Amino acid sequence: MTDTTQPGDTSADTARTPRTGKSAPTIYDIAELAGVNPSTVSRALSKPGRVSAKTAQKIMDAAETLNYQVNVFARALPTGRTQTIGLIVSDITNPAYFDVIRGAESAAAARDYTLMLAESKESAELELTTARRMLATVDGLILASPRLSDEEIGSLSEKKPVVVINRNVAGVPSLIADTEFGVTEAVRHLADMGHTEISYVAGPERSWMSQRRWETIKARCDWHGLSASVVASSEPTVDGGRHTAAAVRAGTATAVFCYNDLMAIGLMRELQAAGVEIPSELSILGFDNIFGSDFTTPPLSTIKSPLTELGAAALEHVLAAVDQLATTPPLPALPTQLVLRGSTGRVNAS
Amino acid sequence: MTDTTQPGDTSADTARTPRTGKSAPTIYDIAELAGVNPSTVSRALSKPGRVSAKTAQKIMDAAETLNYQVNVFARALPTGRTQTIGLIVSDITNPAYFDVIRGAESAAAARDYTLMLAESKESAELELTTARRMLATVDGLILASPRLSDEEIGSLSEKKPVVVINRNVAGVPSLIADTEFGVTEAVRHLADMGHTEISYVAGPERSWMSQRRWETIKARCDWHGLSASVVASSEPTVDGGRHTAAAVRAGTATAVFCYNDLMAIGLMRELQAAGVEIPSELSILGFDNIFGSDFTTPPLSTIKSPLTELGAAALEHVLAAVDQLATTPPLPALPTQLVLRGSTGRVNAS
DNA sequence: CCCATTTTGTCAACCGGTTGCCAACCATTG
DNA sequence: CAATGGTTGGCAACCGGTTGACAAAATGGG
Repeated sequence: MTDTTQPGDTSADTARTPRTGKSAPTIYDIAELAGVNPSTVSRALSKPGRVSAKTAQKIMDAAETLNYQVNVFARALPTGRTQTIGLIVSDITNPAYFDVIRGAESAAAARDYTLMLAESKESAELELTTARRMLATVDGLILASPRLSDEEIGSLSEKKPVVVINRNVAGVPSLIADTEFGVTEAVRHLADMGHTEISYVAGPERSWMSQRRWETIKARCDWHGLSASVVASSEPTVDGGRHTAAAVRAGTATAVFCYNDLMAIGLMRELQAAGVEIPSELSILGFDNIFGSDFTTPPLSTIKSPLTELGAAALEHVLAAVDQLATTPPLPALPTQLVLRGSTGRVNAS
Repeated sequence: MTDTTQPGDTSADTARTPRTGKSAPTIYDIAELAGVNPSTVSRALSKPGRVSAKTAQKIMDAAETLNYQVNVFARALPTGRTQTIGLIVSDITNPAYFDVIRGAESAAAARDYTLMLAESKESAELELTTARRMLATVDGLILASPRLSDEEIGSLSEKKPVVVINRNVAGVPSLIADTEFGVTEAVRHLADMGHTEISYVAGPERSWMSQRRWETIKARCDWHGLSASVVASSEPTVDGGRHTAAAVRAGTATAVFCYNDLMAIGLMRELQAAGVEIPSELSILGFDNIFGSDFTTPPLSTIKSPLTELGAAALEHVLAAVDQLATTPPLPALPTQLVLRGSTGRVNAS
């Protein structure tokens, strides 16, 4: 029922057609039908203006009637171009990447490119392998929050255009959400609410962005005269956030920034399970404003990143590099923004 | 402060070589180094046993020193094989697909295949275009909860192996989580809790699974002597769930199944915002047990699907078909399971 | 030691496009 | 009417693998 091939069929030898009986039409079929040379067909299809309007029309019609579709492999062989851009994220299940993916995907679709998605599962080695493998088949690569070293990223970018999101790598185009803006608002808000001791639950050691967020928080706290400390974590997930609960309770901070919303949610739930009242006993802030960050009780206050724009801008940038345009599109300003919900509040008198 | 790339960097112009100076090594280079014919290299690399052990070794060594990597396009051109499997989901941002993707991805990686991911954004047309485009470059295709018609799916599966997840299509291998199991438990639970009127907030019209879930619910309700009704919806998302709140309140049911967790969450939050107490006034159940379904207050009761297993099994199936194995792996039993949390409870006396 | 048989390697023809180079062609213009 | 210059189309050589057919080499038996 599932299988329709007859193993002992006599036709097995004769009908040794590797593909389906009728193979896909080629430019040679079109050429024959239109009465021109295959190379003319090739030009008509890929070099606008190189053939006369009426020959082009004849060819288009022929292609239409034959229902022609280019063979991407045949095209890629001499040119090396595949009309595909790769995107590597560190964790597909992290909702923060949703919008990055969506943004890049729509930008790609608009330019008739295909996006190829892969994840590194937070592993530098896997990320490198994946990136290398992808580089062989894509025209350009976008790395979102990579865990690789600067040198590794640099060496990747020597082969094909590479753009990095949420990290600054010298010599490689980098797109970064402006942490400053949202953090400034957030720290001011906390100061207004009477908080004097703040802490930051850090992300992965190798995360450039985690470092950056901490530096910005520290700088703003200093400015307001608040004390700021760091709490280390295992992994940037809900569980990772849970595991930091003990360390956070051990500290004296009354407000906590978490590297991302996932960790903030995990931390909040673990603390609540232990009887801690949020926000009256402790204020919690995340980063990113992911899907689900408003599902919690109280809903999470967070610093929102312009993720869709980042994804789209990254794609535009890679394409510009692929097309060797001298004029790379300007890097848009991508400010973060404070989203105040229920997990932050006035510091408790007690 | 937003932008850290140096626009006028000197390295930008100089390194503008289209490909790299030294192009990638080919089997011809290996052949030369090993002192054999290119075709021997080709066979050594892809046809184990066709060349003598010691020639093979020489070739392997040469390949190693040259750091050789096959050119997938050159290989794909004559063979049509790409070592890639496509997976199309209806919505990347639906956490229900996380585990499907993960499952398929690991299964693919284990067999040295690459997974190519795409989404149809709940659109049948887009799904068809995407599927057609993908079919040209992958060895097989997995469709997760497709919106296409049976005929369209059938015609796709004529060209390359196709496996469908969460839908039953005649003539095409289909993998379905066994709704029966979880629904049976859930309805019994509701009956025990004193509910007598149940309703089902349906998913997309074209969703086979939505239909199936409703039929199962209806059957179990009949069996227990409960009344069951359907509420239509716009889209299977959080917002879609919100929009059904009015219709749900207008009805007399005391317990509501939603097509998926996303809708259940949306419905619950909208009702809560309107002052309805969950679960004392209304019990709500979702399907899938997605990421975040336990973030809500109360946490969502839901019927969990074995999504990782579905993804992995689907991939194994496609590969078996690709390799033309007579023995397709057996379809594993994939039962759903009731996950009781806080959104269901005893029916209110009032 | 020679011939039959199996193993191993080589040749050459593909797969389906792209592209540099050149010749034929066209419409102008002197 | 011929010379001119710009288009347009054709030829053929790639891109880097795979594979059927065949020859050479190795093996074994008599």
